[in-house]
Amino acid sequence: MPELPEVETTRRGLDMIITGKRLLAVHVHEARMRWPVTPGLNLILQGKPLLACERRGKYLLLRFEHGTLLVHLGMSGSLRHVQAGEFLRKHDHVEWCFEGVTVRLNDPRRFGAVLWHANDAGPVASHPLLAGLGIEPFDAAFTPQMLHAGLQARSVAIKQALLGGQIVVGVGNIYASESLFAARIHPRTPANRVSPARAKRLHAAILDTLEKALESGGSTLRNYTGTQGEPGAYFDIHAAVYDRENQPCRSCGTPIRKIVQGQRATFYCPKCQRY
DNA sequence: AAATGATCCTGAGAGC
DNA sequence: TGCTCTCAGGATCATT
Repeated sequence: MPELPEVETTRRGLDMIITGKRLLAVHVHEARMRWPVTPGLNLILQGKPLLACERRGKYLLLRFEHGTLLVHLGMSGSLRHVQAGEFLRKHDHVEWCFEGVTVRLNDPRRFGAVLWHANDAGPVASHPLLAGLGIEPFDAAFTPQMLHAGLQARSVAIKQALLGGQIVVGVGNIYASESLFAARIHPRTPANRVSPARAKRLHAAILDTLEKALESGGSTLRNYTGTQGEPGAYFDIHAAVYDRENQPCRSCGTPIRKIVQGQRATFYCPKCQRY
């Protein structure tokens, strides 16, 4: 499931190969995604150069002179570049043909999205899907103090507060568990009962977890420039707790526990992580 | 207003 | 071998 590091890696790969290039055609093979893919994309975008490839949360923002294309990978989506004339694979839903480079969105579960936002509709930051997002974790304005303040305003479990994305974006289900383990905070701790000192630890843990994942994305990044092009939706994550139920904690050996919070699996070490 | 639950979808894996 | 069943998850939306 693409989390922020995967999306950022994808963004960098795309940026290298298509930014500045002219879009020759867009082919929508399957419009039924999280929302219907914006109709008439080809007419909207044909012949336009891609000005920039940005990211907000897990949304990729492809900037054109007259608007922005929002692309979300959902939980099973991936973008890969293909050789001209390569056969369509199953679940290749949208295809962008740039000068010399073709990029395809493959998304088996179709939880992803491809939506056009014209400049006429206002700044893309005020798009309904982006307006409510929390701060970017790598933004210098994301401080321990800010994290603590955001947590103070909520009574839900810390795990769910992180996952919600209203405080800070990009901490998905895997990294929420991993960050809380690194910060030694029990996932069920009410958010508003996390002390400033622990919020500081959590802040550092979030950055550290995301940065490490981003580093390991290097191998995936290379695939965007190479000829093979096999991005793989998943990083090879050396998880401390995620998906390790009953396996020994890497720190103390205690069996890792799995619980469910808000219909989502959470993994933690009952000894290392405290309320 | 915040918190909770339902929902979209397909592939993987379990169980028979 | 092959069928059926359950589960997974990001994020929005409806409901409490």
